[in-house]
Amino acid sequence: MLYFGRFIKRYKRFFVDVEYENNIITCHNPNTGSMRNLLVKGAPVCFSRSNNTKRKLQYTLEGIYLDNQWIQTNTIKTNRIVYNALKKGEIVEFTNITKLVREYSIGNNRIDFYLESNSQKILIEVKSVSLFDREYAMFPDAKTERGLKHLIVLKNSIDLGYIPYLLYLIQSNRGKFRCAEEFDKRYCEIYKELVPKFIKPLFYQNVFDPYNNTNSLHRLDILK
DNA sequence: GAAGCGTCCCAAGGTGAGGT
DNA sequence: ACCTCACCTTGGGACGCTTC
Repeated sequence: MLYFGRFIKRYKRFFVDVEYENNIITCHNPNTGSMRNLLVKGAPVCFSRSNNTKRKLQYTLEGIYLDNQWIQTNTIKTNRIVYNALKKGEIVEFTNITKLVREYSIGNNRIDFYLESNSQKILIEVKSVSLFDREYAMFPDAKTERGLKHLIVLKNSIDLGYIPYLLYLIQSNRGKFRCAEEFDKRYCEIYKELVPKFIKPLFYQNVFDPYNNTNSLHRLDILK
């Protein structure tokens, strides 16, 4: 079950203040991104409540309502959604999965998923795409050293016998995608150099329904 | 002393690894 | 099975150093 309130502010990276029934409550915000364009004061938000007594914060921010759509902000959930979709065969690019590992270590780095499918060794790094304008879903939403490192690791994994994929989980209802040069020019240069020539991109839209607390993934055909 | 810049560290929670 | 610990993430504050 989710609760509904209004966004007030984000601070110290993990904290979000939310107005709920004339009170201000502090939620944990499991999102390491900048959340640029999402943090609009007064915007409707939804959050969950945990019974885990070890937690300092009882509540967790799950999504924000912007531009007539719910954007799922909980990136731990989004990785779990992809994991479940892989297990159920909903990511149509990967069938006959015989092995599936989360947080796969390769050298000193971690990639979200490693799987074996049709005798192929596949790496998948998931990126949650919450930035958008009138037309495009965009990534990244801030300068991302880690994202750049992931591109290099994925490219280098080819020499080790892996087939690398980038799965962009688009949180908005935009049907187009572009690399946001205005936020990280270097990342986009490397992106254009490696994708799709070396790293295969996949685009799936995540439709989040907080009233029933459900998700559904829809494959998007995006050439760019 | 003030201003600007760079570096370091901490915040919370999920996860895997390793120990018992 | 259960527990503990390390790791990972980014924003922002604290702090030290340099320059004016």
